[in-house]
Amino acid sequence: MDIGEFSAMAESAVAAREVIIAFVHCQITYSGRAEAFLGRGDRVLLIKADSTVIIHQPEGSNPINYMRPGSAVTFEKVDQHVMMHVMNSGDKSFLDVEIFRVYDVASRKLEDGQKQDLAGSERDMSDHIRDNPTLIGNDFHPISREEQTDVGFIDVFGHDKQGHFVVVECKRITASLMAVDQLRRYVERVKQIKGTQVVTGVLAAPSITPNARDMLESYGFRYAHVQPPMRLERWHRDQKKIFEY
Amino acid sequence: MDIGEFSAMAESAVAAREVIIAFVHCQITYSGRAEAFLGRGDRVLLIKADSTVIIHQPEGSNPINYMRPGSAVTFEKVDQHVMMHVMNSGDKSFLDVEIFRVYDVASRKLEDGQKQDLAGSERDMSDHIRDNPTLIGNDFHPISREEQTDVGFIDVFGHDKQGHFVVVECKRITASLMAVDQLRRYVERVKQIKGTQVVTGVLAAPSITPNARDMLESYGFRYAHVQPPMRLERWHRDQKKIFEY
DNA sequence: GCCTAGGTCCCGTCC
DNA sequence: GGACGGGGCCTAGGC
Repeated sequence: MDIGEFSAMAESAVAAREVIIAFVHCQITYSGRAEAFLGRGDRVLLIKADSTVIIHQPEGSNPINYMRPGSAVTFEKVDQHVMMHVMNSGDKSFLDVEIFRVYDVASRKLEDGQKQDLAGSERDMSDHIRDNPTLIGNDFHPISREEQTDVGFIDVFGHDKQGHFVVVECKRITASLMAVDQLRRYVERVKQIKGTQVVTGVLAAPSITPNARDMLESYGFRYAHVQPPMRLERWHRDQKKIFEY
Repeated sequence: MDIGEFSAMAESAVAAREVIIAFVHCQITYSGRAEAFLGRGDRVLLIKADSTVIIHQPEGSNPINYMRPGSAVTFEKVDQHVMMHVMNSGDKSFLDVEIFRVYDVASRKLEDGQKQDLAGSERDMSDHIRDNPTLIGNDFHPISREEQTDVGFIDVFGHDKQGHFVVVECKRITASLMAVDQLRRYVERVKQIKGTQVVTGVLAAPSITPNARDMLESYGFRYAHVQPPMRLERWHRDQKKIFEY
């Protein structure tokens, strides 16, 4: 596609809050929360309705460059190529994309009001524990969930038969040193607030790293093996056989 | 575009390791590390050369759905629409994208061997401190950087005039409670390893949250105001005036 | 392979 | 608006 034609088309598409996708040959400079330069290559350019700009290389999950929503996108024709300037006054950053060739491009007004329905988060796990307290222990009695303190929020807070407080930190995946740090921070704060030295710390997760387990036990805390509530039956039912061939 | 045509084209593009971009009207189901459903709407579909699949809604920085590199991508024609199946045997996840309409599509072999050159990371900051130790204190003497321990790695490790050990944790942005947790973990480990109770903890960052500062001081640690090494002069020189209008 | 932590993290939520 | 922590986090680096 002619580079001047692209410039005009992109400019009006941005103004109309259309989404733009393109294959381009370009070179990129970023300055803001860091500084970056990427030499010439073929990439995917995506400009969204809210002026989010995303650039992908041909491989990998993450964009190689991006600008956050609400940026100012302008195009400048220079010789035989187009310079796309993206500026964000909020975080004082800018992205310059020097576009040498446009292989393919499309722009369109996209309509999508849907929100994703997602299950299996850590919040679901703390719900699950509140509703099934024996997962933590036979005498665990939940009092609150997502309890706010000035040092962060406690996933599940409760007490045992003797009335001693219990702090539960949940991780939906393998618990690490950082999870133990969090648990320790909450337990210490509860001790201060409640004026007691007897507070139980429980780390609930499907697994835990060896170092985290050592550290956990050195603080006198306990690990509870808990699976996050997910419905993987469908995978096992529908897909397992496929991979067995 | 005709939906059957799309199916055939996409299938051969995937086989040829081409990159595909498209505007589609679709509905999405995901099952794997979580479970998710997204009703019908217009989205951007991106399939990369390594079979990474990324789907964007018209707004926001992050993809609403994705599958990691190395997935198996297949297309199935069902009535008047196409079902795209993406399966990843590594993490036992799958993504089903039911495509009802294809507004625009392009596929192409993209060539890009470039790697990004990036400055301003936390690693650059610890380099900067090692080379300018007075940023931490007048009598700070660095010994090592990115020192590995069994409880994580210490950004900058050194000693003072009296030979007491100093542990420095760097953050390129506002330091939070988690940064204090890390610092405390490293200081405690150094005390154990070196068999001393006199270890100084320093949190180096451009700013720190009030709660983090309280917690830091309660452990007897110190905050050092350090800017991450970035070259923002260009921003201030080139862009500042524009926003002043 | 696991473990650890950074990220131009982004994002929601609650104060 | 700041603070805090989750994320289907992803990715890099060390062991």
